[in-house]
Amino acid sequence: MTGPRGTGLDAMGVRRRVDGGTELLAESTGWLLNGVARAVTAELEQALRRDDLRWREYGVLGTLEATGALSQQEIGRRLGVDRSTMVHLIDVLEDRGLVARSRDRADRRAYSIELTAAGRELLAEVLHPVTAEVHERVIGRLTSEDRATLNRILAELAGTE
Amino acid sequence: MTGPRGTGLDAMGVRRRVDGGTELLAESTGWLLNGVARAVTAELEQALRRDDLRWREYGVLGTLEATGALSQQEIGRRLGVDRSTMVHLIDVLEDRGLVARSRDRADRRAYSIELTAAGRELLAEVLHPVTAEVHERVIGRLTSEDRATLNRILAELAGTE
DNA sequence: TATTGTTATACTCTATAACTATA
DNA sequence: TATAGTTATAGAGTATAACAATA
Repeated sequence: MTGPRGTGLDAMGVRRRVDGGTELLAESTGWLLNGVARAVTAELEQALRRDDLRWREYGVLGTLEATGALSQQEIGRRLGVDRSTMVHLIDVLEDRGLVARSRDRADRRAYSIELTAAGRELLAEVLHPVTAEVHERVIGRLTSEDRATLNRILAELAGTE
Repeated sequence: MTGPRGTGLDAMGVRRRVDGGTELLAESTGWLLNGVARAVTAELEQALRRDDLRWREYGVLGTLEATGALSQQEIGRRLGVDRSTMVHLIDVLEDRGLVARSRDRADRRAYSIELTAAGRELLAEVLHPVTAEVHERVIGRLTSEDRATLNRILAELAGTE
């Protein structure tokens, strides 16, 4: 299944019939993107269940690992989650000892949310490996070149949102 | 922002530090995929709001257009939606005259859901153009080669799920 | 006995608005 | 006056389980 490489796609990223009629939603980039993302998320959610963790919670931990301490609201901003929704999310992670709340010294209204040693360890020992395993299952069938290309293109799209 | 092209990514699609530690969720394929898909879906949902239609409803119409008549359950299977959830979804589209229910002659427990002329017209005149416009906004900044490549890779992943 | 569509129901997720403490 | 976090609450979306008609 190699299909036409770079041909048959118009400027919109939607394949059109030669007769000028309608094209297939199922082949549009957005549709495919959504389907693949949903598949990956579902598998990841399934895999993380072993550690009683949700995809979203993993997102919080991974964000903190990448950026260092952040306020609840800032984490929510990056994840597309409302600050009211963040409260319970952080509660759960704090109860499990994976993150810690401390008052931001510069602005004492805000918390400074940080990874604990346990949180850092869980990421390194369990979560990243599990994610890698899921990635391997889902995108492992691509050539390594395609994997790198996919990653580059997605990063480009995500970066200029 | 060109970054390393095809380098720095291990077999898992996760960038690793030279020191061997795991790295950056934010650069993993699954994370990027999820973020980009969410952005596209949000924009699409926003655009479809003009026609008082949801992304999911567009999915039903687009699926029927691609495949012809299907049972409610079969549509749900393709969309990852439970049959109980399909009931209301089809109700809405039927009320708007975009699809029609008729009993499947071969199996009279099932409905045969079909696009109406109005449904077909809405797809061609409004929905597909609107989708194309959103695609253009979101992935329009990619080179046409990258767009085609992205589409090909996603189709490959979606096809072998 | 199994399956399609249906309904009632319960559960999850989320945001809105009002509150508090800080700024 | 504005903002971070909190709380209560209400809405959307979803699945589960039981039921009718049909297989």
